[in-house]
Amino acid sequence: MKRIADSTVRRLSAYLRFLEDFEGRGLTTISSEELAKRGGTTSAQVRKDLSFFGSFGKRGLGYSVPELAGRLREILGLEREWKIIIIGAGKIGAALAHYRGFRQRGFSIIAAYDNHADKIGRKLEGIPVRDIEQMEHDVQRERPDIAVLTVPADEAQGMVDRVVKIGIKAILNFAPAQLQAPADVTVKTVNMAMELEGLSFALTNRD
Amino acid sequence: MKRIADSTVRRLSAYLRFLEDFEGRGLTTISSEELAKRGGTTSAQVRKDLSFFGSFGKRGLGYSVPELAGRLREILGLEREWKIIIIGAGKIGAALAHYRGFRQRGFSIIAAYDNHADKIGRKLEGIPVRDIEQMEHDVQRERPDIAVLTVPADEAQGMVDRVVKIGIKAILNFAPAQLQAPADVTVKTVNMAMELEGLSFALTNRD
DNA sequence: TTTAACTTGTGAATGAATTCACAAGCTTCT
DNA sequence: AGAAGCTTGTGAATTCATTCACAAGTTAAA
Repeated sequence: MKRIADSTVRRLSAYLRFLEDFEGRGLTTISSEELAKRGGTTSAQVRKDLSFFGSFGKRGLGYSVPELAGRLREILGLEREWKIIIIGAGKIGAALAHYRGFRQRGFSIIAAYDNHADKIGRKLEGIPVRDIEQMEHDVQRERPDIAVLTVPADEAQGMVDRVVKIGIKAILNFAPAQLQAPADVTVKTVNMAMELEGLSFALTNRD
Repeated sequence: MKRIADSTVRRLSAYLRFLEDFEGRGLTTISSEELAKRGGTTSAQVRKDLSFFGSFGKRGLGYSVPELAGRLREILGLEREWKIIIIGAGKIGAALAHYRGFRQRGFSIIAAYDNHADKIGRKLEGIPVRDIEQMEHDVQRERPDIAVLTVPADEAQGMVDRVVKIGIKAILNFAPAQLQAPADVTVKTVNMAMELEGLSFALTNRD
């Protein structure tokens, strides 16, 4: 398959959200133009994005809302459940555990891991917090798909190495660090300091 | 000034982090090649990024670490303090209030706002939680620069409208919603569901 | 002083993403 | 059945971002 740009995938994800909204309101068809308006893009962009995966619309009419939503879920791999482990049961880990959007979309948090004795054995929003040393063992049985890293920056690379070793192929990283991983492992980093600095830049360099 | 791509600003931000690390270790010069290796990019990219703002290096030698760090801070607008208000004192708001990286970089959280009586009047990591209805009044006096939105998706647009009205020009949004704002207001959205769906896509569409 | 070894800064070339523009298909109305 | 009105899907054109490649500047050593 042709390589799909990251920006395209993000838009598909946004389109799906709008479609679900439309679906909830009982609408049955939608045009690329309407979808574009909601997503802050252009109708040509919407059609081009979808064209990488097939032709889902009807000329003159638009797209069937439930059908297109289904196709997008299929494309994005949301028809199955993905198992997540959270590594680092600090404040961010807790906020994520609490975030209800995950389960809604088929992401199921099965456990959190930490290395602080005072956290191990407790629960985080109903999710068990376990000893990080136990992780390699648990993985045999539970086979998580995605690791979410909420550890300090200086521990992040070490944790990446550990989760890569046990076969995890997708990592969502919240540590402000540039991480190295093999090509077959996808790493996405969310860096709040970087976002804020982007705002600082925008505020500073206005015309 | 020529329009600078978002991707460029993000890299500048990353370079600065590495430079501060180098600075801490007492190194005085660095080449574009070394900077590139740390940032997962190429030396040509580093030089091109910097060239938008001037020529800061010495041929044959590289860049002075403290000088380049200073220049980047200047470019990114980090030489001054930016005042932040957090809107929504829930779990994400709490995690952000707790995050120490902000203050280190000159971002100072002055207050959080919420509409739940049981939160108003308390403190979040030392930051006062105030009634959202008080926001318009407080802003007169405190002049915050950046609003961080951690409210539910269906309240996000309304809050954007409110903070835009009181003159805030930069918004960091954590709600999974596409927001509309005037052109002179910069909005950055951090959407965890979208990131996870990107991972789901990657796991699903591997060769 | 000359040479060798580096490294920057930047036009030119390439590659990637977005936008344009229109033929082709579907629906509805007359 | 024909015409009018929409909207898709997609090559071509354009715009934007990255990479190449090299002249020019600097340092260090002989």
